[in-house]
Amino acid sequence: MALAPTTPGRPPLRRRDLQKEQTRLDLALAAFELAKAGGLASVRVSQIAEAVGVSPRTFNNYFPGKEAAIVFPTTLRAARMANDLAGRPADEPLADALIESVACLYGHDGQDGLPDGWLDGFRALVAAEPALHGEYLKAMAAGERDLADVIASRIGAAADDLEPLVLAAVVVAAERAAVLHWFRQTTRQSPLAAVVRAAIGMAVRGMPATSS
Amino acid sequence: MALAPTTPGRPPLRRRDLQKEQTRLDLALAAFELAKAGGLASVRVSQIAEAVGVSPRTFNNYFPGKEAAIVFPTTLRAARMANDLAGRPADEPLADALIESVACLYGHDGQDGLPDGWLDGFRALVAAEPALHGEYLKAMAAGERDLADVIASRIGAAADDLEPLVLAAVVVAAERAAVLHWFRQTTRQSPLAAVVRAAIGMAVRGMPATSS
DNA sequence: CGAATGAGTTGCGTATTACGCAAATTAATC
DNA sequence: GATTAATTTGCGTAATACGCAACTCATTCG
Repeated sequence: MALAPTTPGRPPLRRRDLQKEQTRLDLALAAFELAKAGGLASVRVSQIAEAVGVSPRTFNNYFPGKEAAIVFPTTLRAARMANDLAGRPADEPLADALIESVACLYGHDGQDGLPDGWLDGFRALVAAEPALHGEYLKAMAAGERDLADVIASRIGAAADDLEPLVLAAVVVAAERAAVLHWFRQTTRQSPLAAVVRAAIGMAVRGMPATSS
Repeated sequence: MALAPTTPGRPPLRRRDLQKEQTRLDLALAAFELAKAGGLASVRVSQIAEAVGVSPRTFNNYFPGKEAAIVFPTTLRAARMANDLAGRPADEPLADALIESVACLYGHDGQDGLPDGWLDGFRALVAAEPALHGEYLKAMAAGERDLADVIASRIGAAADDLEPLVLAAVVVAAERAAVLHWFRQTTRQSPLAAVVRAAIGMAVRGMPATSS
């Protein structure tokens, strides 16, 4: 069998690495579940390792700490979003493409190896545990880099030009703000995907407050 | 004597707290200098404490770790920026106010207790030490919250409305992107302040790539 | 098919850290 | 100048991250 639908060169798709990525995800989800249950402070790395059936030492081969593990799926989502953008028709207006690429992360779930409703629990956990904020932002920033590359190639700019960097950062920032807003609201009026769309639209097209 | 030019309620200005803030800044700068010299990994908290003349235990009363200490001045800058924005004339267009508030952080230095050229060394250190990324982003995000409050009150919105959140996040993101771009460039063509202005302008007013 | 190769896992040892707790020291108030 | 409150400090503990070397297993080659 040959290579799967992902881009051939970058993601290692040999059988060995597949298993590796599976273990990594298992560890991440186990860490998440444990933290969701007893609070982050109560989680021991030995527990996580045991839950997956590996040695504690192995856990630290995959992640430098529990926080990084919990936050790992965010990386996957970001990568998926960048991939999605790269796969969109080149003649689609960039603003639309960005909005859709991000919004489709917040539609139906279960597209990655993540369990249904993962995002809700995850976001609640991050909100509740300040120790996760840093790692979360780090994961988002990592996605930002990939996104900037895709944007750069799409608008025909160098990867370290100012504009793609700003645009990528702005999109991710808007996404983050939308999620924050959504989870702060007690009465959820509009679906999350809609709020995300609105936020990215504001960010990318300009918002009322600054178009005086 | 009464209260100083800062807003009366929020910053504690009793003599005791002044000393405390001074110690905090001393620790932060000491940590930074040590890291700049021997690399982050070589820094022991005992060294930092000793450099300032307090016990190691006291260091951990101020900061949870060396990374947090090193990044602390970023918090000060962010606060200063939010204050500056709050002090601007209410009839100034918001976009202009934002650009200026941020840009004046990158003009002449030495406005806070920070040594001259601090930003250069700091940014280089953050770029070189991945262990600082998380804390750095966390500090920026903290500033984001304050900024959102100021923006909200300025445009007459609730503090948790979507628009001020997005706007604040976008501004900070653009700032960060500008700094990143600047330090990636080998040949610094335009001054950093100008790049920052351009980035925030893009973010707030809309950029060429998305106005198709 | 069986042996060589190499990636991945594991156990151990260690340097370091973060923080709870209670005593001592210092500053602020009356 | 004495009381009162806030900070600093030392100690003890639980936990972590990672280097290193031995071991295990899958993959590949003869």
